[in-house]
Amino acid sequence: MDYLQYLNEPQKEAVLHTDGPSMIIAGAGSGKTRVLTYRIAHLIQKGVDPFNILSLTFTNKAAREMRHRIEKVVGADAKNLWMGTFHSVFARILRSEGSKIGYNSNFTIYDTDDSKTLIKQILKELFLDDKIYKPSTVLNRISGAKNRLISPQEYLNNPTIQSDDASSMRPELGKIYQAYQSRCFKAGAMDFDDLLFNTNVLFRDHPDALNKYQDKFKYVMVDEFQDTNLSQYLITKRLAARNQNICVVGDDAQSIYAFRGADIQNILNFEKDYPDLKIFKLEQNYRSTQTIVNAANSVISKNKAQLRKNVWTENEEGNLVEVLKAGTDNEEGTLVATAIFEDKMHQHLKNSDFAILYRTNSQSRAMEEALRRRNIPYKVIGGISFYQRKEIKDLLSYFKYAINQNDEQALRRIINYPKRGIGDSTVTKLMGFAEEQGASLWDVITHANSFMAGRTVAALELFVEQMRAFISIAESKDAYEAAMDIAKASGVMKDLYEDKTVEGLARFENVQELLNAIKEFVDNPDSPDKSLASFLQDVALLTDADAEKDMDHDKVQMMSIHQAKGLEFKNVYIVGLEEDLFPSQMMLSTRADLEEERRLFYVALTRAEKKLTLTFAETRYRFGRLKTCEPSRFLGELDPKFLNISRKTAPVEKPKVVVAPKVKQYASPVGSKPKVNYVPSPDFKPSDTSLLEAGMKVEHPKFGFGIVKALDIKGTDRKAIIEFTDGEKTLILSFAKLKIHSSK
DNA sequence: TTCCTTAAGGTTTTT
DNA sequence: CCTTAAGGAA
Repeated sequence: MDYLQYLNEPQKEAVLHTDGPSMIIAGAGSGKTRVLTYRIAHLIQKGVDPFNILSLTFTNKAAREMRHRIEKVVGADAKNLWMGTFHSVFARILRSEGSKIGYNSNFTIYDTDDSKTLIKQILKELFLDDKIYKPSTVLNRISGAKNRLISPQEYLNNPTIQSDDASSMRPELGKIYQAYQSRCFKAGAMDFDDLLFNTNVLFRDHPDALNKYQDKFKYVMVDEFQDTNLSQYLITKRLAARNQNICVVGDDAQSIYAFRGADIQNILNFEKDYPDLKIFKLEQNYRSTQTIVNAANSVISKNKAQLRKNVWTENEEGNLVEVLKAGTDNEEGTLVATAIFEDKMHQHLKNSDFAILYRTNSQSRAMEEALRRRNIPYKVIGGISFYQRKEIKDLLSYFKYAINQNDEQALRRIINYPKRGIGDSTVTKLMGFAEEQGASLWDVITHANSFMAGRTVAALELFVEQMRAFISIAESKDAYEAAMDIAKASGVMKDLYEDKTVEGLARFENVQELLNAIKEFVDNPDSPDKSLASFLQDVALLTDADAEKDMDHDKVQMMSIHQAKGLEFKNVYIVGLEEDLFPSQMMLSTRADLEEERRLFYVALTRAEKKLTLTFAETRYRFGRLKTCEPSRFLGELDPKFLNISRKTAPVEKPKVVVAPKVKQYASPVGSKPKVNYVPSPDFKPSDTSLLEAGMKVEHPKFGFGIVKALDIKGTDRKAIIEFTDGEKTLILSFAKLKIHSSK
């Protein structure tokens, strides 16, 4: 048991306490993953069959990594562990047990987009205004109900809920929920929340199934317990009810998913539900410098709702936290890119030692541009995930429909893509007919000739014939061959290939990449079932973070703070620290919301090992309009003794011509102004312009060399009139980046 | 039915 | 600024 020597006292106790309920409160950077890993390894070495261990993690990637680490300690046995997210683990169980609650094993998983589209359709059918019933709001409400295990029936019968909806002027929400749920069921589809809801239903109504899994999972572990919702909590509680060997790990200070139904209450309830609970506290931080740990503590102490905990470290004191101010969001990018460039030189760091974290994904753009200008390789994680792209969803919809002909959303995507003369009005007609007849859409379109005539019928018959072919291909061939055949025969490949725009090219490449992924799946000896159906099973649950192929390639990592949870980097840049952005203006209404934002800030701060830099901009483009910004209140909540507030403004950008990746450079259009024949010096640095005088020779990064004609110091802004090679310009000196080359 | 133009509205965060 | 919805003409 040599691994025990790598653990401190509380860590060791947590690892050794294997039987009976336990809760590990793990502060940021306190070696939580290490404890979880060794705990599982320890169980296996004690003789527990890996087959009897279930470990629920927050991402599939985290599960994979942990499995590898366990493998290093216990060897190939680790293969048999059940590890994954709640969603992926219980989707797997529902695929084999779903028939008990009315689903077959090929059920479709609807992602958020599918759900919203379906809600839009329902709103139209119920003649409801989508301005009042915004699809995202409706989905949130439905999701919230499901996470609290409230069925449509219970929703409609609950007077509190009904009066809430009435007073928010949305009395029909229950009806929408009911319609939505019945449509999902008819389509043989579950949304994300259904995977958990239906698992609860399965375990509640089918004791035989519950028994089976209670027996199987003798040891249950839950990571990131602070981010579980009621539905997830009840699943784990049910599973562990017989053996009581349940271990949850979490940190209330890092709870950042309340918007998704996560409830810190679960931690408190846990103590009540398990009176003989053993609690372990991991408080020593091994990740960050003292300055970073203490700065983070100074912020989180502002929260009222929290468990007492004292995170400390024996690490070096480290540098102060840098705070940088930029004039604009673009300047902020330049500032960060320059700082990364310099850190890299001085501290001999790799690109992958750096992370840029932001509140909203849209902030990545300014950062990307600045890094590109500096030729710093970067990788943006998150945002629009690969599997959510239109072209990918379109092709996947062909696959899904070939597997499940009840999948209404898939059918609607593909029935007229590529264009085949089956327009909206036809689809509406078909839907109405299906409704009237109580038949499925597939039934209706396969018998189109019995109630329609003309060109449309011919188009429908052609479509049906093709789909029948796809259905049999999907059954007989392996996933890759089937995918290839369908992609070609459907006309999707051709349609994308003919689009020669830059975006069209990218779309075509994405489809190629999807096909490559399917090829990999087929070639992987670990996938026992090589059918298309098997490939599709958990594709909806994959995220970009899971598919991280080039995580180890040397690139600066950029992601939202939510995505950064659980990760660590030597140098961290948190950008956009402005009121209304971080904290988000959406989160200012209640104290609880603001505290969640503060925890989010805490999570961001504690990602850093060595150096932490915070930046904000005075103005920022939002909706295409320039908006002025206030520095975030969170900056003021950091104890100033840990800060180094620099008055540095952004250095001048070199207007170097950089070829953006994958974007072709086109010749300038005929008739455009000839560019100034000027190449900026590589070491361009703006001079102090307070000494500027008429007659001086200056250099400007854009306009090139010029002679100062006159100075205008009358107004509040000092201006200079300068003669450049392509004409005279009046520049405001507080903005202009000028390098003085000669005094006269 | 399709395609083109114009208008409006939208940014949290994720399984 | 961006994307998506809607309206109108061929």
